[in-house]
This record gives sequence, C-alpha cells and structure tokens, in this order.
Amino acid sequence: MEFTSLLNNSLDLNAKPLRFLDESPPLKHQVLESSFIGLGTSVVNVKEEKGALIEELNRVSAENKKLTELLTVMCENYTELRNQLVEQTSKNVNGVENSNAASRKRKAESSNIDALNPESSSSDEESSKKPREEHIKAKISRVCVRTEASDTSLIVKDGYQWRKYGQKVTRDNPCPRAYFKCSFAPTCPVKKKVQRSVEDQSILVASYEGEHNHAPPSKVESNSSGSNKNSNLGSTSVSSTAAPTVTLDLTKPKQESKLDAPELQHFFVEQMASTLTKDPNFKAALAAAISGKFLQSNNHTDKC
DNA sequence: CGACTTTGACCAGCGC
DNA sequence: GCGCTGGTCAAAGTCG
Repeated sequence: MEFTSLLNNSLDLNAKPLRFLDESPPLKHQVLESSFIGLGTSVVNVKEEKGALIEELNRVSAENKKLTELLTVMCENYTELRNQLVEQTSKNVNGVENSNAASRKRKAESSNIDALNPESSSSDEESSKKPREEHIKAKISRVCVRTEASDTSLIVKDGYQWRKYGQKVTRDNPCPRAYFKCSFAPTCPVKKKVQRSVEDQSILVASYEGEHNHAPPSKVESNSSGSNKNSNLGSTSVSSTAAPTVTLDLTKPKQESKLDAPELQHFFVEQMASTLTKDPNFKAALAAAISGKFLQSNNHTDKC
C-alpha cells in the first residue's frame, strides 16, 4: 500500500472552485466593465466584490497549501512507522529478546519468551518436554496506550472484541491488571492483559498473547464492550520494556516506534483515516476539491 | 433476556 | 510442605 501515491489525486485543491474568477478571458472583463459604464457606484461595488473574492481565493489557496504540507508530514510519518514495523517484525522473527527484569518468572511467561526466542529454548531441558506447537502459538506483543489520567477503566480499543474474565492486583504494581479473551471468534486463543504503567499511570500497557485465528473486525468501533469509552490511541504513547513492545506515538513523528501485532497494523490505518475524516479543515478542503471537480466537469459539459 | 462485567475462590508454579 | 503470586473460573450483578 503506497499511501503517498494516494496523495496526488486527493490534494489537488488549488482553488478549482473559483477558477472562473481569475481565468476569465480579458475580453469578458472588458465587456463586463464596459456594460457597467455609466452605472457609477455599481462598478465600484463589483470591483470591491472581485477584490474580496480574490482575497478569499488567496486565503483558501494558502490553507490548501498548509493542508498539503500537513498531509505530507502524515504520509512521511506513516512510511516511517511502516518501515519500523517491518524492521521490528524481522527482529522478532530472528528471536531478539532481552532478559526480563523480573527475577521471578512464571513457567507460562518463560514459555512465552521461549516462543519468541526459539534458539535459547532449544537448550532448555524443560522446553524439550513440551509440544512445539505451544511455542509457536504463544506470541506476545505489548502496546502502550495513553489515556486520561482520571479514567480508571482498563479498556484498550484495538478493533477486536474482548471479554474480560478476570482482574488481579499484582505484586509489582498497585494498579489492578485486567485479563481479556478475544470474544470475536469463539475459538480464538488470543488473550490480552491490561495494566497501568507504574511510572506513568496515564499509560495503559496491553500485552497480547497469541495470534487471532480469524479476520479482523471490519469496524474499529466494534468496541470490546458497550461501555468502552476511552483509549485515545490517536495519541498512543511510548514505552519500552524487556518484552517486545509496540512503541508508538503518532503525534511525535521522529520518536522511535515499533509495531508487531497484525491487528494493530489494521487499526492504525483505520485510525489515520478516522483522524482525517474528523478534521473539519480536511473536510472543508475535501468538499472544495469535490465541488471544484464538479464545477470543472460542469463547465466542460457546458462547453460541449 | 442475553451479553458482558465484577469479584471472590480456586489452582498451579515457584522459592524457601 | 507452606506461603506467595499470577492466572483462571464461575456465580452474581449490571446493562442495554
């Protein structure tokens, strides 16, 4: 998907709607003005109106230019994110894994890490007893999401449907950890753990375990619950821990970002589209572009 | 009324 | 074996 390639036909907004004002043949101006000779103040009013329209045209053009620049920056950010996604994915495949800071590791956790690092698990005596399937299916990714500090819910909107099946207060974090299972498909093995960051409680850390065995839901708005009301992924924040971590900040273009969950790839594309459509400036520019095309085609058909 | 959330109980792994 | 801890279960409650 080449996002930048879409840019060209969507942002050619250079004042087409008002084109007839400054592209009218000089003859027409002369005829128009000569026909008003003798009408006194009427001519002055028309000239003032023309000046105002040209001024408006310039303003719209400047706004259009600004929007174009904004979208270009967004495209660059998107490309950068995508490159980092590819980079991170390849890293995970190669089994790059940092050691966990926690001294006490649960058996389940270590098996998950083994799944990400097949080489290290090959020498593990215990792992040899386990079916290899478990290593393959237990893929973990971690996502950090900035939310309102006052928001106490542990809901991360990622496009999938989740059913909460438990909540625990863990030893190393006073904030409770919520456990979710994917409820979009009955047989989907994916689990999600959500807990507030110890350092910054406005950040929700979501750990995804396993991979979805179904297609992603068509709508991002398919909330995990009816009460899903937060999770500003548009300002998804950044965190890096021992486990492979999705590190995203769409508001800070040059910040390092990592992405490895397939559901997130889909989500972020949807999120970008959503952000664009919610922007009134973008809507206005789009409307102008469409009406411009419409007028242009009308003019063309009139000539024919 | 069905789907979802809450929450206490239960289970298993691990260190001592 | 015991206690601590994380993860899961399931009954009760809540909501649309």
